[in-house]
Amino acid sequence: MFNRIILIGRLTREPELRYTPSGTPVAKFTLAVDRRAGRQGEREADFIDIVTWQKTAEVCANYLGKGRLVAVEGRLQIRSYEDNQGIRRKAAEVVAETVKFLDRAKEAQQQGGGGFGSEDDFASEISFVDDDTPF
Amino acid sequence: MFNRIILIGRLTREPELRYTPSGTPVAKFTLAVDRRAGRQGEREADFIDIVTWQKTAEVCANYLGKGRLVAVEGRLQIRSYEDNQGIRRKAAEVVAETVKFLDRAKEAQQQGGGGFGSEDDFASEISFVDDDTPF
Amino acid sequence: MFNRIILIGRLTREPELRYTPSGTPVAKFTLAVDRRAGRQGEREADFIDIVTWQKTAEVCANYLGKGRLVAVEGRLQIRSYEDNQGIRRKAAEVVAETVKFLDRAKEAQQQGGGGFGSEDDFASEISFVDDDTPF
Amino acid sequence: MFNRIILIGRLTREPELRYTPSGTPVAKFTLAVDRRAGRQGEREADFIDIVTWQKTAEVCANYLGKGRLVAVEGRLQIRSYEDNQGIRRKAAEVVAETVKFLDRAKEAQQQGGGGFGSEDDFASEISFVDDDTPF
DNA sequence: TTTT
DNA sequence: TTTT
Repeated sequence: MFNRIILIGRLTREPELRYTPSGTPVAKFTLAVDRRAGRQGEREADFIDIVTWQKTAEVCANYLGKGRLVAVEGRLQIRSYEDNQGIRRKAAEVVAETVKFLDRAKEAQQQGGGGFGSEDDFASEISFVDDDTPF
Repeated sequence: MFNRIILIGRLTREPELRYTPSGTPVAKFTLAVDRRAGRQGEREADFIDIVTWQKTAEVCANYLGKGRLVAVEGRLQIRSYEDNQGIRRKAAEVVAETVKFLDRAKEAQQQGGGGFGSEDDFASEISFVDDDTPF
Repeated sequence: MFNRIILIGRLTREPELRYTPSGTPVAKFTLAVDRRAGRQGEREADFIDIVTWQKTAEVCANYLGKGRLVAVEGRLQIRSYEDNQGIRRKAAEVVAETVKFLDRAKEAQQQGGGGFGSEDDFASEISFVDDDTPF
Repeated sequence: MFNRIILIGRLTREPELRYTPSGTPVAKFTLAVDRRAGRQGEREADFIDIVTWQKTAEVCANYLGKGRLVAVEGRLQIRSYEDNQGIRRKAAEVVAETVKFLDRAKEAQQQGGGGFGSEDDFASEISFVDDDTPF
């Protein structure tokens, strides 16, 4: 009836972009969300799977990479499925409605180097990726 | 770094109360959280596992039952473990910090009948179960 | 950049419905949100103004009344204005995107008596008021 | 009964630190929270007052300054009071339970220059300021 | 100004 | 009154 989750964390790797048979873009990535740990090094994290659709999926795939800091707002979805060994499994994933970029892409984090001349410009706006931005 | 989830849903069954070896109470239950479905009957839900500790665990175990409507606030925790067939699994559960009762216990929902003369009084207060209430 | 508020509380009075010059419906009401108070009677509350637009506005105006329990999700908006004495004031209000009914209308709370034969049916569904419901 | 707000925004100025007569630290600051605006420059913001207590107050006062990006979690509180002209006013403020630093202090933003050799170390941890950190 |  |  009500299902709202808000996360801040860092991507563990580049988003993976696919398309449904009907052409809808879907992006998946994992967020490392540090637990508020004590200070003596036992820094733990929850690794939370994120799914996002449509334009937001494309923006994430184009502009996010490993290590980037984002805020995600969405809902927690539990899916039940059978893996390819026929084992019944449950998948938990956050369906993101908004993904907000909280840091700039550093050189080292860019996905392969050239070609993203406008990335910094976008990232510096720190606006919601599902705004009516020109992607 | 930041991990906050808020759910409103109904318990699918009575909470299960256990104690850790050191005596800490832990309660587990599952929440059916309806997705905002269309109207032609395809009412779906996410079934989300909730864990709660200490006094909140005891209050939930004592006063909640199948069908009760609650609001839960907490954080999403992902645990990796091996089941008793030796299969690697991931468990997603919400560690509840607050559980708020949103309806009264109906007669039919009371957990076995006698003994809870004060339940309705409590439930009608609709206060946070981890308030300094007299349990 | 990110602004999300979630409230559960009771309406202090019936919503007030107006229309902008261009015909857009706007409803306003106030929510009494109890603070998690101690138990010796000093029950305090925050009285928080809610604004909602479009179809949600009309549904709230038609189906909510004084005392009803709702969950509201939206964003906090701060407006600066001059009152009719020319005094500069700041208004804080929550722009609600979703309003969820958490209890049923009791007879005494119905807004004027007859005519709402379907209210209980709706309220009992506890669905989001901005679903594609037939209002 | 339930009152939770989550904000991400930038400080409009340095926090102001005071102490109650009994010695409790209180810090106040204002957050500029951009609305998700269109792109043609009409970038608007809500200016939201934040209050925080105890150790969090001291950490904010010591380590935050104008322009810093933070995430705040707390509850919305509405207070009614009379100003020094005897005019009845309402104040809306967010009582922050956690304040999370989302960027590093830049040289230009440090509050007066020397003395905070450890600031970057702290800020880079991006941990909750009310963790059991040694302040 | 206020709800249960 | 305001931040980037």
